[in-house]
Amino acid sequence: MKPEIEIFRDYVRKKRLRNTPERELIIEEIFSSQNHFDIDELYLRLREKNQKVSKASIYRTIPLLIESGLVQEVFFEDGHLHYEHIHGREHHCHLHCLNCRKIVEFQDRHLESIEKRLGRKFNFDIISHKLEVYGYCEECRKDKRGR
Amino acid sequence: MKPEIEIFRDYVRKKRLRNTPERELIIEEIFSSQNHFDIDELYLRLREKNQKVSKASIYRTIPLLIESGLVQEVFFEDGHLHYEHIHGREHHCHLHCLNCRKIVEFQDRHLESIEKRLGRKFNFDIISHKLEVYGYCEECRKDKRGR
DNA sequence: CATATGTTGCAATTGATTCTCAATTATTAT
DNA sequence: ATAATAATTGAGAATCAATTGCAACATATG
Repeated sequence: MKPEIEIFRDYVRKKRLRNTPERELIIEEIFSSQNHFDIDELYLRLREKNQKVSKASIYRTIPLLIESGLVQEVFFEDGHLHYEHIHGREHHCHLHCLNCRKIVEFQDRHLESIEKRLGRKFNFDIISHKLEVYGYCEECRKDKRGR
Repeated sequence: MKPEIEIFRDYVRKKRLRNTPERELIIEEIFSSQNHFDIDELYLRLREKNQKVSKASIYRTIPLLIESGLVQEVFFEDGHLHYEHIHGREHHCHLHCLNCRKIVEFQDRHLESIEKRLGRKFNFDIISHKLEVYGYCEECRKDKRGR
């Protein structure tokens, strides 16, 4: 599979934008972890490695990564957006523990047929979906009983 | 079915909070329409009717309405949260047109079984889910072909 | 290598949401 | 009823995420 940096380089070329060291650092950092991230977190991770990229550049790069299909917005929580990289990963959804805020990823092939059915029913050309499920995880269920 | 105002009154009593004319105006306004709303919109709707409620009060009332099960957050879009009232309405999800931003509500009973399966698989006590589907509606598909 | 144009960091700005505080109002106990 | 207690209000200030203006700088192209 083509590495994400290559995909980004192709994207900027096609759009007549420019690639820069800052953008490469951002991409590298995002793909160096499997976790969701938010802007602040990403900024701090870069700072800790003494790679100085301004927050403004991060904010400006994210839309390009989304446009090029490398990253997506996942949810809005704690007053800001959270993202994840999606290059070469299966589409998945998130199961959130409402108590400890743990997030478990899952896939469910039935969502495809829901999409198909919806598309037919409402005459939509379906592009994507986001399913977020909320509940209490095993540990927190135990805690709750004690209350 | 018990009217929403009653539910809210019970809620504040139980929580040893207080009901106020402002809160009743907010609830009345929210339930006077079937549409999604955001804070600013709600504020303007109230102002137009010469019912003066400050934005601060709206911001302070929303969490109470969510806690009492009358309202829920639906999605974050255009830089702010959008809500809808849910008292006495079937649970539903949203299908968004990415072009004209039209929103169609739909229900799909298969989501229940997805929830059940997830609960079993990950040992979660599932409380709720949000499914947002994105695509292009009939009209916008036509437009797109022309581009 | 020169030009045109995109990008950077910083600081200022915008917009949503929360908070502070004095005045007001709803509940509870007298 | 009335007073005492505590929650709520509106206005504006404060906060926080996200965007933007700008001057200096960097990249791609001819």
